[in-house]
Amino acid sequence: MKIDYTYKYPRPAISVDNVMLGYADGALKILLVHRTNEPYSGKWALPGGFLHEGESLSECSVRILKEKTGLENPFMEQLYTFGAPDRDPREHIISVTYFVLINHFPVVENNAEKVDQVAWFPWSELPDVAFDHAAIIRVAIDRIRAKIRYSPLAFELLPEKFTLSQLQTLFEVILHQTLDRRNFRKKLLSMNILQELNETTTKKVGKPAVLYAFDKKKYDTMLQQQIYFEL
Amino acid sequence: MKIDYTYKYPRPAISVDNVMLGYADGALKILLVHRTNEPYSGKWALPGGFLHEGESLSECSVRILKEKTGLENPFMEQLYTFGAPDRDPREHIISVTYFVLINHFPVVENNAEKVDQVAWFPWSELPDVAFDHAAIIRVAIDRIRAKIRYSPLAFELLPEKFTLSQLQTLFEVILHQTLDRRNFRKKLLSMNILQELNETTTKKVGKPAVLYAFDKKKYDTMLQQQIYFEL
DNA sequence: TCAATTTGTGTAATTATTACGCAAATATAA
DNA sequence: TTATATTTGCGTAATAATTACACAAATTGA
Repeated sequence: MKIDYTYKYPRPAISVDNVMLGYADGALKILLVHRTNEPYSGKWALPGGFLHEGESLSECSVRILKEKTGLENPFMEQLYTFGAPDRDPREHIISVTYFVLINHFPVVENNAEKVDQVAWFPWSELPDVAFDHAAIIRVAIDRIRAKIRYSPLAFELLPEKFTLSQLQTLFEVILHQTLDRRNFRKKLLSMNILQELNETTTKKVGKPAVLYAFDKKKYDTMLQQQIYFEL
Repeated sequence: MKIDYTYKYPRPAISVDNVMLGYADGALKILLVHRTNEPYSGKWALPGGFLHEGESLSECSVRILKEKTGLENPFMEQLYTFGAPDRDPREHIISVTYFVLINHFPVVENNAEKVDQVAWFPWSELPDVAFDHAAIIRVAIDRIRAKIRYSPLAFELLPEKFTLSQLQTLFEVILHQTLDRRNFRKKLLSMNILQELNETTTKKVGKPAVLYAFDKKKYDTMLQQQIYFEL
């Protein structure tokens, strides 16, 4: 049995699309889903879907992430809402978008429910994407590039334990500029938001590096004192 | 003749709500509309309305502003999208919100089409407002307070010609802190984004002040050189 | 044990920010 | 017309933040 829903005025559909960003192999990557349905069948697109009844926007985003990638408890923020009437060839669909930062990668592979093929693409080598998703991705990158300077987003992209060099490289990749190592370390350590662990990395080559963790408690204390993160 | 619109799945309605901010008499003010229909009849609310067919979100915002206040060519930016299923007692209505900054005030009075009563309220003395509009207003104020520090929003709130004291007072009101006059002037003038006019104010009392105008051309040049406004 | 690689550290020079007080121009009241 | 109240416009010294820059120590692999 099929029920239809009837309204006095036309209503656009509402979808939620997610820009999932991960950092691996020294590059920022974006997760895309391979479309097998029209429109844009065969193209890659952001993981998204339609809003369900009784669902809030953020609930919808979380559900979609779970369905498409198995990811739970992601760090996410609402990005922007796109509503040009012609952005979807089928009909007017308004897309509320979120960006999602993740720090561990295999999420994608081990999800039983997933049907569509998904893959990570380096942000500098994105394929041709469906709909206005290229514009959405650009807005996401701009937002993250700006925001990583004044809010602790970077730690969401790294594993829990990281070296200062890894942190610096991440900033360099996102900001697209090189930073002085000594000044970077001085600044980050003086902020007093990192917890020094007494562990070091074991690597193939070079002096082992001390591992650090982001200390959210210290960070919140800092915020209360109206001192803000700023690179 | 009445046509109905039918869909396979339920669709929330989509509205656009605007937080209009103006600066007058040394205070930031917000424009509210007095509701005469249910729900929340008798309460004040943000000027908003439903999205029309074929309309983009920003077009909708512009249309509503025109209808409710007569204002044209406003400075506006998308703020956030609110979508909790219970935010409207009637049904699920998603609200895409914009903030609008205006620098000349009588807009409100001389609009023939307007039906509802509208009024400006100082942001510190807002009445009890309908729906989740108090939350929306809070988000708008937080956003403006943050953004005025690193983008030239302030000039949208002042008349075209203004004195440095007026500009300073505006910052003081929004940031809720006092600023040193000499340092403020030094900083703003050193940015080289103001055009000094050879006019002065004529006031009741005190030394006349030189008028300045925001120089958008200089500002854009600055942006291109990757130098950013920052208070 | 030598070479290659990566980490970890200090200081001096430069630039930006802060703190602070007084004279000049005007309107108003005496 | 003179005195008073008010507001503008301006400079400097002290402090804090940012920048530029090089070498020794710890490790791996040859």
